[in-house]
Amino acid sequence: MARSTNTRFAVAVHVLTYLAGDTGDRPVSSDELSTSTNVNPVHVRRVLGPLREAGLVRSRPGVHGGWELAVDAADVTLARIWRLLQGDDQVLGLHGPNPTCEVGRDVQESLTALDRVVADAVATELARFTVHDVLTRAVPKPL
Amino acid sequence: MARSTNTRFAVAVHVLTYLAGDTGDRPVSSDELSTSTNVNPVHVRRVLGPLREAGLVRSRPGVHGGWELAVDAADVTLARIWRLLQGDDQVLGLHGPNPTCEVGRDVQESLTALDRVVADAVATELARFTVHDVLTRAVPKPL
DNA sequence: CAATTCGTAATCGTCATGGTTGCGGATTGC
DNA sequence: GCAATCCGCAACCATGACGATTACGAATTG
Repeated sequence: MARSTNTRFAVAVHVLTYLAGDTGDRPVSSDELSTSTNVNPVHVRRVLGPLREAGLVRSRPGVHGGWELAVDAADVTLARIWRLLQGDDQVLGLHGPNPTCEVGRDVQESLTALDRVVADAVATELARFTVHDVLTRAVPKPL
Repeated sequence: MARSTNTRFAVAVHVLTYLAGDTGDRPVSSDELSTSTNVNPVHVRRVLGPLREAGLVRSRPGVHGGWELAVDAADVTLARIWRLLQGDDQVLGLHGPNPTCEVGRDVQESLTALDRVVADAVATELARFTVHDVLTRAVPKPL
């Protein structure tokens, strides 16, 4: 997959965990979330957009507006977040095909199939954990 | 992992498969390989560099120079190619931490640990196939 | 009505990736 | 020896993804 220069998944997990751990009654503003995640408020909103469409979070404008979880944190697997943000992006990355090369076509097909296998494996791993697991640190520790 | 805008792995698999299927005695030039893969000859050499250092391929300058496999295609797993080219790049991607936020630190740790789990899963899948498998199309077909 | 906060578009800087060129060195064959 | 071929490598450029930033409008609260 190559270096991931994309922080959306990380920001999403962070924000959802933050919301899950928030005890207050009031929603949390993009500004507060952006401070916690160290990114831009606009970026936070852009990341949360798809999650709201999927019904994971709610947002309200206005004076005491902001964001709040719309579901139980234990019901949100990281795989779901991943799919919502990364969609069906390729994991492995392909190169421009050369139609005149038979070997090329075959390799392309194989790599495409392989990408699916690998993407499934990633999703499987991410499905083992939920936002609640992250909040309670029930996630594999580094070596 | 985010969109993979990196074609090195694909190019490497393509080239190695090409070399594995090449019946001639002579090495294959970067130029021929670049035509087959539809990328630049310089890029081909850049991709093959690490593979040569790992002993997977040989290269020779001069009139009938070029590239050839240095090992049996059945001994080269795709996971090995992946590791050589992607190294220890992160799969998931992280965001800039905010040291003053405790939730942030914990999430970072969890994501780092998670990245390792996911990367291992990717490697495991890729280890199931070799260059020879790709050559003989013994790789999962698309739906 | 003023303050707050989201929604969204537009613009910009940065960085990874790969393309392109150029030159030097190694090898082959005449 | 000399020309042709081909790798090695550095330098520079074009493209595109990603976020930061700014700006403005709409919704909500008090």
